[in-house]
Amino acid sequence: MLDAVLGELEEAGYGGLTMERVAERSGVHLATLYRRWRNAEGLIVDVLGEIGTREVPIPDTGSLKDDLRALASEIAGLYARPRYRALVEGMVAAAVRSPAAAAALSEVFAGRNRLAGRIVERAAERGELPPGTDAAAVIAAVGAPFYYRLLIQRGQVDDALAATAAAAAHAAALSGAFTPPAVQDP
Amino acid sequence: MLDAVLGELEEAGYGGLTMERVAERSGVHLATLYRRWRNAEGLIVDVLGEIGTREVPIPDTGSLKDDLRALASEIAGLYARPRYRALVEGMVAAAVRSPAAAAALSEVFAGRNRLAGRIVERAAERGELPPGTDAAAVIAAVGAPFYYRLLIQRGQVDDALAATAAAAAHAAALSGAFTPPAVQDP
DNA sequence: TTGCTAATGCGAAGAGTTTCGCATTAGAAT
DNA sequence: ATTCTAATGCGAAACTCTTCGCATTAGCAA
Repeated sequence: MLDAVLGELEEAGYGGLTMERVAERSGVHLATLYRRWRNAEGLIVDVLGEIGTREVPIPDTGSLKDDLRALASEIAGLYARPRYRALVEGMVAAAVRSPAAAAALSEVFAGRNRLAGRIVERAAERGELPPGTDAAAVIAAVGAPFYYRLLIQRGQVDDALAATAAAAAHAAALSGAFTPPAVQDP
Repeated sequence: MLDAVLGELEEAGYGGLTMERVAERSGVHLATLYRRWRNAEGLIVDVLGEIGTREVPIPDTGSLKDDLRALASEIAGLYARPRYRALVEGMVAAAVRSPAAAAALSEVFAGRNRLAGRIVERAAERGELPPGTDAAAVIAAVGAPFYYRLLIQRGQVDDALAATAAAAAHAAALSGAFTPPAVQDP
């Protein structure tokens, strides 16, 4: 079933993702789809859960700059593929319609960013970064330009974007832009 | 009609935006809506065209850092309002379904970014930036974190995000992250 | 094998949506 | 004022999507 949803997303996009076509393609009866997943957003939530929890390699080159560059290249490689571009578009559109999809989406990304945050933590341990740097914020800064390009500018994701995103996040992190004011009560 | 769409978006979100409710609220007959706008995406395209071409102030404080900060605050102020948050969610979801909406969305943002690019150009004229800095890329870098927060992380946009986004874009610009390799043929 | 439960297939009914033909109205040109 | 054109209102029809009741099958335990 997951393959059917991904395939339909890739071929027809989220707009063309109808329960009927998924039923046909997957060989599962239409009524069963409705019973088990309720609607198209439910399908997306499950696909997201499946894809989103797959292991992905976290770069560890020994330098923050290269790690971020490698991470950005991974992301760029992913979204250069129509299948994953369609998936992320579908996920975001589903999130706008369904709170469940929204929760699934944010959780998947939070989990991914937490893992990738190791990159930043390692750099902090090496003393490459200002103390107190927010690891998740750095990783988010690497990712954000891709989703801006995909969803807002609606353009292609390419390696130039990856280079810019990584370099920008790196420079910003070094400058202390991701070091919160640290208003802490004792 | 535009008000009706905005109101419905705000109250029910893109998922709850039905032609029937827009017809009721606007007093325009259902059949007329279909004739003039074809579908919900068509409505969104028109709302986008209306809202997206309104004049917005471009900061000019005399310092790039402050200009970017002011720009980020404007954006944060905008998306703190449920109405505009719902609008941007609806626009993005519509863009995923309809190429026309996608084109309208990217054009509106390109236009806005071109205008805001003046901030960067002025800074370049003042010698605040490395030569060859891509103005549009700097502005995009300011905006990207907001859409990441709105659409992916699905969290609130607040002033802390604005501060981070502006500082990060500023540091990245100074570092030359937005200065393309300039592979030019003579 | 037999009996049990849960899940699925199937077709039809129900809801909701989009489109259509026709009558009416609004606005512009004469 | 009159005529013409284009746009709108209206209700019904056509269409699509979703749900329902019932029959069948799959998986499992005795």
